[in-house]
Amino acid sequence: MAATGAGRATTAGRMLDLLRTQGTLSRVELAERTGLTPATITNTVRRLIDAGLVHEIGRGHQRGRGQPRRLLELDPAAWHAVGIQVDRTTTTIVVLDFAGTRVAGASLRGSGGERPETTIAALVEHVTDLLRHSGIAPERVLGAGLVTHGPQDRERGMLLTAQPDPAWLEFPLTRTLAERLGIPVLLENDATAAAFGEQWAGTVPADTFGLIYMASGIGGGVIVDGESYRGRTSNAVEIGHIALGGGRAPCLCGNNGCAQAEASPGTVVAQALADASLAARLGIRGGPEDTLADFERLARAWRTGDRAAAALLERSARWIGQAAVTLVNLFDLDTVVLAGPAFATAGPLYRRQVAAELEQRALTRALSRPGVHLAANVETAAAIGGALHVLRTMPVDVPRPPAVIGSG
Amino acid sequence: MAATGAGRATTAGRMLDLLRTQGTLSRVELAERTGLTPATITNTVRRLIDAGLVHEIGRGHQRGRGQPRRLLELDPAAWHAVGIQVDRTTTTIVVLDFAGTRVAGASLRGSGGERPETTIAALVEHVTDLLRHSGIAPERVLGAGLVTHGPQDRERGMLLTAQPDPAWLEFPLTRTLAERLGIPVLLENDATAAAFGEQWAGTVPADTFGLIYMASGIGGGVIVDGESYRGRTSNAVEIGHIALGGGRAPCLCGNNGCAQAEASPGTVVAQALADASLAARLGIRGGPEDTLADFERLARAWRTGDRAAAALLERSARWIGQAAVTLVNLFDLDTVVLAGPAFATAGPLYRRQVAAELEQRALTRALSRPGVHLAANVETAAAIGGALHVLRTMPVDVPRPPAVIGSG
DNA sequence: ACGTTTAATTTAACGCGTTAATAATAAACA
DNA sequence: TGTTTATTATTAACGCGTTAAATTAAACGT
Repeated sequence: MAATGAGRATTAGRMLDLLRTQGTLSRVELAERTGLTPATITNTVRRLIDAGLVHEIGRGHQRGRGQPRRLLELDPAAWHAVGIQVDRTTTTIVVLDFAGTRVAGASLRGSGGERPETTIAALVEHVTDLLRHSGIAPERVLGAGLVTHGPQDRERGMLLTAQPDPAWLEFPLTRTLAERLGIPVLLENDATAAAFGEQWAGTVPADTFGLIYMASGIGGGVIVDGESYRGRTSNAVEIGHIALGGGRAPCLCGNNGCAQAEASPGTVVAQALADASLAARLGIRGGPEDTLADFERLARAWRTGDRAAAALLERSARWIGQAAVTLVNLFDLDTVVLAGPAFATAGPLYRRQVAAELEQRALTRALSRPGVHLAANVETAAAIGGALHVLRTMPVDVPRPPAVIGSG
Repeated sequence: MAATGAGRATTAGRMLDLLRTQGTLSRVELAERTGLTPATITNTVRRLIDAGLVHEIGRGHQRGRGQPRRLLELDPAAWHAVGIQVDRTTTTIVVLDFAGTRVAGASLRGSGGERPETTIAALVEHVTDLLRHSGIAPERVLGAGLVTHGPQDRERGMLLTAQPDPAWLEFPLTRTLAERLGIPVLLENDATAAAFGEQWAGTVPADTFGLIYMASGIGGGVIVDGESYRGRTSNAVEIGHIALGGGRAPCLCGNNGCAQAEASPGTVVAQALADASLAARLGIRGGPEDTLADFERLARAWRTGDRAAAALLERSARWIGQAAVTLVNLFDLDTVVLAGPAFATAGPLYRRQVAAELEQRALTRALSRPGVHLAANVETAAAIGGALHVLRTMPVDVPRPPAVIGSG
C-alpha cells in the first residue's frame, strides 16, 4: 500500500495529497501516514483551515474510549485544475476539483498533422467553454497540465520532437497556452501522467511500478516510492525506442527494430492493411487520424474470434511483453500497468501476454511474482494525471499563484 | 561539474563529502557549493572541529581586500574504512583514510567455487593483517563495505543468488563478517560501487551517468544527481540479463540471449577455446578461476594485431554497445563509464565500439553528444567505492559508532 | 452521578536550518 | 599613519520541525 503519496515535498503538500487520496482523515491518521508528529499536524492543519483549503467534517466513529477523532476533508471548491492530453489521434480534456474529483471532461480530435497554433486555438476554445459551462470561476483554476508524447523540455515547456509537424519542435507550448488561457501551464510526459492518474484511480496496489502507455506512440513511465523517475532531462523510460530481438522495421527515430516501429497501433494497422481481405472485412480506413479507430476494429474482431486479427495483435503483444521484461529488469520492479487508449478493448490480450513474458523471464520472478494490471481508465488516465500534477505541485496557499511557466 | 556530491543527507555529511572530494575549502566555498548559508556553515564546522573530524590548515591566498578565507581540511586519521570486493576470479581489498586516500591495498584469489565460510575466513585474515601492517588502530576503523555481483538484500546483508555456490544464497554475509572483524559491514552492488569509486577518482565529469561493470559478470549502475538509482529492492540496472537482438545462448538466470551469456569474458574465453589454434597460440587455460587471466591474454593478443582475438572481442563489444544504448535510452543519460577488470587491456576496443553504437542509436544523440569514458582505475574502483560508501553513510561524530549491520 | 481510564489534540521548550544585521580583517588610499 | 572599503565570519531573531508534558472529551466502573 502506498505509504506517503507523491508530489510536493512540503509538509502541507503531503497532507493535502493524503487527504485527496483518502477522502477524509483525522489528525492522528495524518500523523501516522506522514510519519510526522501530532504536534506538527495540529499546526499545519490550522494553517490549511485558515487558508480555506481544509475543514473539519465531523467525528470518526468512536473506537473505545478517548477523545473522538475529528475528521478532516479537502474543500473541493478551493481550487480546480485542468488536464489536457494531446495525441495525434485524440485530445482529452478533464477538469478536476481540489479533491481530485472529475467535474467536467471532453474528448475531441487529435492534433493530426496540424501546426501548434491551430491545436492551441482549439484547446483554448474547448477549455474555456468547459470551464464556463461548469460554472468554475477562472481565478479559482490553479493551472493546466499539458500532456504529450515523446521528448520534452519540461522546464521551458517545449517539445523536443518534430512530430507531428516540424513546427512543434521548440514551439513555446506552455507559454502560449498559459497566455491564452490566463492560467499557468505545466508540461508532462504521457506515460508518467498516466502512471499518476492510474495510481490515483486506485488500480495500482503499489507505489513502485512501471507503466506502458500506448496511444499512437508507445511510452513508458517508472514510479519509485511514489516519485517518478525522470533521469537527466525528464525524458526517461523511452521504451518505444528500445530495440529487442530481431526487429528490422525502420523507426522515425532513425534506428531499426524499435518497439514503436514493430508493435505500435500504427504498425499493427499497417500490417492489417497489407492483408486485403482482412482490411476489407473489418473496414480498416488507414488514414493517419484513424489509427486508433482502426486498431479498435482489430481488437473487436479479435474478441469475436477473428484469427487474422488475433495473430497481428498477438505479435504486437509479444513485443510489448519483451519491452516489459527489460523495463522490469532494469528498473527493478515487480508491477507493470498497461494504460492508454490502445488498450481499451485489446487490453486483456496484452495483459495476458505481458504477464506470461514476465513470469517466464523477469529476473526476480522467483522472489516476487510479477503483477500486471490493466488500467482502470485507459482513456483518461493521462489527462487526469496532468491535472493531478498541477494540484500536487503548484502553490495553493496564496490567493492567486504567480503565473509560473516552467515545471516544478 | 558535480554540484553537491553524493551520500549522506545531513548537512554535516554533505560538508564532509565536499571536503573529501575537494581537499581543502574555505567556509564561503562550502556555503557556495552546498547552497547553505554562511551561518549554518559556521555552526556546523564548529561541531566538526570539536569532534576532531576537521581542522583549519591555513589561509587561502588573498583575493583582493577583505578578511582572508581560512582553509578547512579533513583530519585523515579521524577514521578509516575498508573496501572489499569479492568476485569469482579476484578479490580486491583497499583501506582508505578519512580523506579518502588509499593507505593500503591487497589483491588475492577470488571466491571461486568456495563456500562463504572459507571466503570469509580468508577475508578476515587479510583485512586484519592489512590493518595491522598499516598501523591503523581497530577502533579507528569506521566499517567495511563488502562489494559483490548480482542480486542482494542490502538490508539483511545477504546475496539473493546461488552463485558461485548454493551455500551463498541467504548466507548472513555482513553479520558474520562484522562479528569476525569487529566492525560494521555494509553490502553494496559491484557496479554501483564502481560508479561511486570512479566518480571519486575524477574520471566522470558529470554527476548523472551510467556505468557498465564487467568482471566475471556484467553489471550496471546509474547515478542521477550524485545518487544511485536503486529501484524497489536495490537490484536495479541488471544490464547483464537483458535480451538484445537475436541472441540464443542459455544463461544461468534461466533465459536465453542475455548480454551476460553472449558477451561476458567467460563467454568470450569459451569461444576462444572452441578455436583450437587460437587457444593453443595464446595459452588459454579455460579453468573457472582463469577467466579474467584468459580474457587478458585475448586482449593483449588483440593489441598486438591478432585477427581471431579481435573478432571475438569485437563481437562482445557490439553487445555491450547495444546494452549501453538501452541503458542510455531508458534512464535518459548522456554519459557512460566502462569499469571493471575486464576492461584493463581491452578497454579502448570496448570504448570505441560503445561510443559508435551510442552515436548511431542513442535517442538524444542530436541534443547532447553521448560521452563514453574508460574508468581511470578499472581494477580497484569497486573496492574503493565500497569503502567510500562506508565513509559517506556511517555516523562519524560519535566516538565509536554502534555496530549497525544493515545498509543505510 | 462521578471519579478513573483512555485516546486525540494542544501547548511548551528546544534543535537546526533560515535571513538580516554585526564584527573582524586586510588591502587600498589620502 | 589613519580611514575607507571589500570580503569573510559570527551573532541574533525567527520558521518549522522535533520531543515531552498538559489538556480535552468520551467511555467505563462503581
